[in-house]
Amino acid sequence: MDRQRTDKNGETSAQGRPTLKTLAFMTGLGVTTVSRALKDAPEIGAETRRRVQLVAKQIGYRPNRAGVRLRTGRTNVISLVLNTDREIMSFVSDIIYGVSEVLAETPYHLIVTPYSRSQDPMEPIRYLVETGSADGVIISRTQPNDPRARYMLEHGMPFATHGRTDMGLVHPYHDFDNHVFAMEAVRRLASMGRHKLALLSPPPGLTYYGHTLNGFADALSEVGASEIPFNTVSIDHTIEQIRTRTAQVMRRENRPDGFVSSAAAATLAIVAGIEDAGLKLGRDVDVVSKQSSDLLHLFRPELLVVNENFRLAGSDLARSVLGWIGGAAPGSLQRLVATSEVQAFSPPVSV
Amino acid sequence: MDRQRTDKNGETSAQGRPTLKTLAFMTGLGVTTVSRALKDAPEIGAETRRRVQLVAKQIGYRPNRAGVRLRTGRTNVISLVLNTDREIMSFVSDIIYGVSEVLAETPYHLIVTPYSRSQDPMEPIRYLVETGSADGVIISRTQPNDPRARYMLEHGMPFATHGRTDMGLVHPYHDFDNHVFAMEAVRRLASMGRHKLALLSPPPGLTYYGHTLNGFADALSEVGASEIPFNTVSIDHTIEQIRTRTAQVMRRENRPDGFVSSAAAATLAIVAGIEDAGLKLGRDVDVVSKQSSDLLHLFRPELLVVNENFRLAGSDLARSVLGWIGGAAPGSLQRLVATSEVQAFSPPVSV
DNA sequence: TCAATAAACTGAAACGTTACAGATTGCCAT
DNA sequence: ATGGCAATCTGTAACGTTTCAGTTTATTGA
Repeated sequence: MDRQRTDKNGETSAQGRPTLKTLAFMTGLGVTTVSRALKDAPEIGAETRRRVQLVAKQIGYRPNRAGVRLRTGRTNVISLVLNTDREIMSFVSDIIYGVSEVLAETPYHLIVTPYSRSQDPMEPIRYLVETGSADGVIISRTQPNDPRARYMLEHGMPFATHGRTDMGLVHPYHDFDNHVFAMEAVRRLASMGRHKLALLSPPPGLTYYGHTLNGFADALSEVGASEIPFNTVSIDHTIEQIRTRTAQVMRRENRPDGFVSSAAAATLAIVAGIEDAGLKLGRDVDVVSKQSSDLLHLFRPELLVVNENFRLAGSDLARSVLGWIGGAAPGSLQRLVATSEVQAFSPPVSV
Repeated sequence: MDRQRTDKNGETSAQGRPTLKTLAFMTGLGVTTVSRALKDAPEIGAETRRRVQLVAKQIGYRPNRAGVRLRTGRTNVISLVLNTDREIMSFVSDIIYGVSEVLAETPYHLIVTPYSRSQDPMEPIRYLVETGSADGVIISRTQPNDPRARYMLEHGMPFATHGRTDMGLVHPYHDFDNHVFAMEAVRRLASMGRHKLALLSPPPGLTYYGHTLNGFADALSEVGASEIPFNTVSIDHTIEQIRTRTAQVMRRENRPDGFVSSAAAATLAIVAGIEDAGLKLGRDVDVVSKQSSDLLHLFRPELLVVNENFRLAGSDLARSVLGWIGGAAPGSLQRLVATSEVQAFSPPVSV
């Protein structure tokens, strides 16, 4: 009846970190039983389960990730794929914070997989899928016909996109409603008597470029305003490029009296360009801009802003990927967030 | 003489991804030989080595990370530990980009380990060390007497700090010379006739708080200027807090005529506060600020700036950790980067 | 009483890798 | 010839986990 217990790890448990073997030795059970007791497997006695879990908690048992991963193929890793030279900064940290926030309460780790201008955007995706380095992936800079999404769908890799695709395939996404943003922006400008409007758009190629353009065009015709072409630059251009281009346009006789800008950093450049041309914000021209943190009103109180919350995007994307991994229907993990109202600066109460 | 070759994986190699067994089957060698041939082990024939490596390249063999990790304990992971609610945004993305840049050419992955206001900063460190989830760690918000550095040193976990410690322990770091920054800033202001200076400092507790304060004080006495106390706020305070505090101070009769600011976002708040008080930048007061991207001159051309390169910090920190892991002496992996000159706005050539 | 069944537990194998401790061969000096 | 010795190669075990296929014990039904 007495069992031989000479498990190497059981005896030497003091030095290394505890494993299932350690727990098995301490409880007098087999490692199989311990393993099953820790997850709430059906065929384990209620008392045994409690006992094992108690001991595990006491000695601070943590499953070895490599062991689990090797055996099951599950990595407990979510990868955030980032373009290292194009992504605008404030985006990234907020998204990471949002993702982290969600993953913190799970066994998942977040790994950042970069790719640079020089590389094919597919490369990191292929790497992740081929090596099975992650259980789920989050991508941004989503395109209407996105080869990355198609590839992951084909290969059964759960993922979520920041921004929608448009290829008839269903997958989780989080998107800001840029159609509504552009419409609201134009309406606001029109209500202020601005009727010759220019749009600083997202980079062509990304899905929300189209959304923004359509919203802009729809609202233009709704309010009877006209567009001043400004499509030789996008928010992916440098500050200097946007600035000089803005100054050029503002020196024409048929210059815009209103701008819609899809990014805060770009808005700084637009304003600088306006002022380079000797014009004044709020008098000669108004600007509506998206921003992700509340800084533009400090820059120029005349600016009109719409807030986009990237931290929310991050946590939403993380939850979606986890949901898909957990078996939820990808179609149920899609979210289009409404834009907030266009906000004008309201001075602090006690000035 | 003929060998039995019924390796399961050898035969079924078509479906899964290739392993050492697959390679062994294809080359007719043993898995040990293949393993050693892939790293450049000494006792493998030159031709065999070449043959194995050729086949491996051809079929796209990639070592299974879980296998390596389980066997060797090496994770091939570097962890960047981040405070999720305090870190100022642009920092984070730049550092991540810098780190990624370096790790991209190595087998290392970058994992982001967050901790939030509510948590003990030691918690993520303990987690990483106890679970052996990373081969190296990068931390920021470094303190003169930093328990995290001490703990990792005690437990043999290679790491690098963004900012120095001051407890007589030697470890890799990357730091910006904030002493020199503060001195140069004060000198510049003095040279413009500003002699009543206020400092918006880093948060007390962090090492570079001391560096900045000392540099500020040293230069004050050097140029014979005096300090207007401004230490009820730091760059960790909110924009609104800094703004209102600045406005208060600027309404006093003995108000500062110059500011030194340790962060760009905070500088926006200072300028707003100055203007709230009805004063004008460049006329009534000048401000020297650090910035990590070239935006402040757009905000107000009168601002004086010093650039700090966080991308460089990131790549430097990554290289240091890898160096330590690779056996280099930690003392040889320390870098204090000189501040660039204080820069005034120079208008674009063709305006 | 005995088989059948359920409940609770268990050992062994496998995931892919590396390290240990041999094997096998050819070649040289004796 | 033969012992010795490099130079190459090899099988086995182990890392920690989960799964498969049992095994043991107690309980039930007749």
